[in-house]
Amino acid sequence: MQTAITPTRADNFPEWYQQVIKAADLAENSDVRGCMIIKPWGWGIWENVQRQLDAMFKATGHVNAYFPLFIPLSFLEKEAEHVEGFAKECAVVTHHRLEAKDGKLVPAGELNEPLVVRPTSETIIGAAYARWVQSYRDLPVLINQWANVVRWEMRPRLFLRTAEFLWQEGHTAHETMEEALVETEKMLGVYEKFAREHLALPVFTGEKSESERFPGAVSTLCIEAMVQDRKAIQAGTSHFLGQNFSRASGIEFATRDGGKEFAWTTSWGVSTRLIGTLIMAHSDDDGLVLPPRVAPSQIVILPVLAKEESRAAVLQAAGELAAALRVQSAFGEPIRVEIDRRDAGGGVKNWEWIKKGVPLRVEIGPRDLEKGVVAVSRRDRGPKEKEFPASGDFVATAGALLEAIQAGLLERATAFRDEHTRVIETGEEFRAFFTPKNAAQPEIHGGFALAHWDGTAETEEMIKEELKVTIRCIPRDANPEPGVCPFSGRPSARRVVFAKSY
RNA sequence: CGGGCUGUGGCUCAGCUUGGUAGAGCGCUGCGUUCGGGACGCAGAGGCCGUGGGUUCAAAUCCCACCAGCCCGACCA
Repeated sequence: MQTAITPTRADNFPEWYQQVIKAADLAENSDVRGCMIIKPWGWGIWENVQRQLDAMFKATGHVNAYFPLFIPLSFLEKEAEHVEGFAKECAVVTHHRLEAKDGKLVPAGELNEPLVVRPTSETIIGAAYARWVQSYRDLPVLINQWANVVRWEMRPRLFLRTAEFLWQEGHTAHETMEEALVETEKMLGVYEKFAREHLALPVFTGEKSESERFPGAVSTLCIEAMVQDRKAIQAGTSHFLGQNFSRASGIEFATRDGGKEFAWTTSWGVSTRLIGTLIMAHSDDDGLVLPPRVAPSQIVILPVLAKEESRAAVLQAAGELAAALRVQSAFGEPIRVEIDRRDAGGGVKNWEWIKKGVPLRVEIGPRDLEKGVVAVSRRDRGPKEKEFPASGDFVATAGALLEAIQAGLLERATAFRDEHTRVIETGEEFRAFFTPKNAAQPEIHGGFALAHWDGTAETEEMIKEELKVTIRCIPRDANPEPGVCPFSGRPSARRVVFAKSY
């Protein structure tokens, strides 16, 4: 059977991913290595992610602000582990002027202190908080910013790992450790909920091991999703920073009893990587599949313009249908509808929208007009499947239909994840699970392994060396099951989630 | 930053081994036939063959240097 995307997922997963992005017109590589151009359809997804997440941040008491792109080099030096973590991938601005020389522009006007393009903003925000926070009465500070950051990556991949990417970073400062811990958990909860309810992604939540922790954090919580090649992808992180950064930046306040204490801070973020995760989790061999909640357009109307004599009537009916749908709602928002009036072949247009992943396609032609019906195709079904509800019925149920598609995607992704999540007891089982059965096409294999771990960095490192498998997260069950580490034979407090990862 | 490969119309690539007038498919433009399913015919536009140097009567083709990109490693949201 011919598929819209070649190669298929099974044939070559990484190449399939690139082709889906291209076919859906989401983004492309730019003239600057590692930096992508996000095209309107891809940007539309990000806008929805932003708007919906932002509402959740506001609902949990946060406000937005904006901090500079440039960070003085000296700021980055303040937190030792932080420096070590990010120094290798920083873009540095050293000049502030260009001069023409032999027909070329050369940098001139060297800066006294080089500026680092933010890889993250803990240090510069910390410096501001140090000024803003004088008393316990000034706490908590609950600020988020939507921004771009730069991490000079050697091997970029669209959305998953780009030198410049877009994200939000929340930075909070609290009076007590407990309060900061609650905040860290709360935002992890927001991410988990957003992933599940908006992106239809079931995620594991837990804590990172020391080796995977954010540089400078006391602990890092994360959400980990599984995509269709069964690899794990870190989709969001929430860090408890203790007093590390407040000490480095001097965020000190007068306590209730007249003493002095450093504030307890957190930071948390999700990035455009969510879009890459979304693509790899839901899409199929005919292209992108979008959860309705974040689809830029949820319904596309495709007027059948084949015959000149019916053209005007069909276009008018399409316009009326769109207007009727736009006053309906799905997920508590007005339904997003667009009409594709282009005078191209019906098949071509239809396939374009399949590849773009629009949840519902509605064809309306002269025969439908006579019968008062519309031809509805769902992206989560086969490309040729159509239903013919009465136009009015479709309008009335469209919101519910979108919600059902959203629920179906979550169900499908959850079933997939569960199918490829295994409780593993022995080292042999573990190795078998993570060894490709087909060495020629090793992309798709394995999954999540729930196995015991002795808690040492040595064991973790050994597994990473041998199998390229890492601990994705340490779940925080209320009643962890103790056991024996299959790699070292030492006791283990709990099972952890192992997987190959992006 | 190591190891391998590749730079030729907008895109994907052939041509290079054996030097001799720049090619194909897709896309694009126009006209026509189609069109409730990823259509077809005809006509057309579009290229200092990555950059610089060398060899030669003659270089996309051979040689040298440089630049850029891709893949595989190390690193990472």
